Amino acid sequence: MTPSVEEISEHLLKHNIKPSYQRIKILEYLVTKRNHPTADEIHKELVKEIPSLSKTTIYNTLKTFIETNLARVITIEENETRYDADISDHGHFKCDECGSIYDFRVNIDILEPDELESFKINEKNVYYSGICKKCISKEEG
Amino acid sequence: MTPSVEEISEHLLKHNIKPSYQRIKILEYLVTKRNHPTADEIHKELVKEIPSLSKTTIYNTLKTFIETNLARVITIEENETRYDADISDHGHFKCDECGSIYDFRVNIDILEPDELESFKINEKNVYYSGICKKCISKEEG
DNA sequence: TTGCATATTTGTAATGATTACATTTGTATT
DNA sequence: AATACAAATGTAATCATTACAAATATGCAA
Repeated sequence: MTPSVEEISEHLLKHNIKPSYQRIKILEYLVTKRNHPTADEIHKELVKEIPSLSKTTIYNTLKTFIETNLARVITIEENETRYDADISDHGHFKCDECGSIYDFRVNIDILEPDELESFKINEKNVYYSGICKKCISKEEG
Repeated sequence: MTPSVEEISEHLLKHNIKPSYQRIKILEYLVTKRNHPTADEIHKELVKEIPSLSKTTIYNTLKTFIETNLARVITIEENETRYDADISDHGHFKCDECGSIYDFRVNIDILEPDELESFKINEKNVYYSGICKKCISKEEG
């Protein structure tokens, strides 16, 4: 669950990315936190450890990760691009109350829409929104 | 398929929105074009007919439409909020080649993720991306 | 090791979508 | 017509993202 720096480095190398200090830290953040952060949230956290860390580096690195399929973009909400190092098919739920984003397992392949028969599908995203369990019990309690 | 101004007005009134000239035009655009436009695209088109039309009005009106469930937001791509007057459950496919967005019918309800059992789900979105039929045949031809 | 070429990071400035807000215009009612 | 209220407009501010040039680090050849 919490991979070592060596494992993170190998993960990068497998995708033909040189494991620089910044890249390791950013991927480590994504993989261990699993919190679907924005670029700004990553920066705010990592700049504590790497004071020189620039926001441009965050954006550059994330772009590299997306291109090499190390991470994917979550655009569940307008005005905030979020990132996820979990590449497997899964859905995202955003709570309109507290803003939390939850992962949920879902078998997207059973959908098979007829109208896309001759289309080449590269990516599938399922986004739900509403009120999460925690916020519901808070309102009731 | 192409509703009259009267029908558009009624549609607005049913949702408790006063049918001003601008609102009628913006809703008419969404309903007849069905092209999932950005706020800017709507403005660019309608300003030809209404030279005084302000972008703020576009944003205000779209916000009103969203709040009253006359339209919904499509956030299939980062950096572009798009709008859709079709409220029914359906998926969206974005072609990475030509940028077109296609609607497709899909029975989202069969997914029923266990992990969201105690969650209140208000909205469900299914976004696919890849290469559309047209672009595939273009590449082959 | 030194020097050179290249890749990566950094900082600043620009861009572009969206929002805030104050002003103006339009509409309805008395 | 006078007033009150709603809607539309224009300008300025905000904020995420990108562009770009300069600085730094890395790898490799001599």
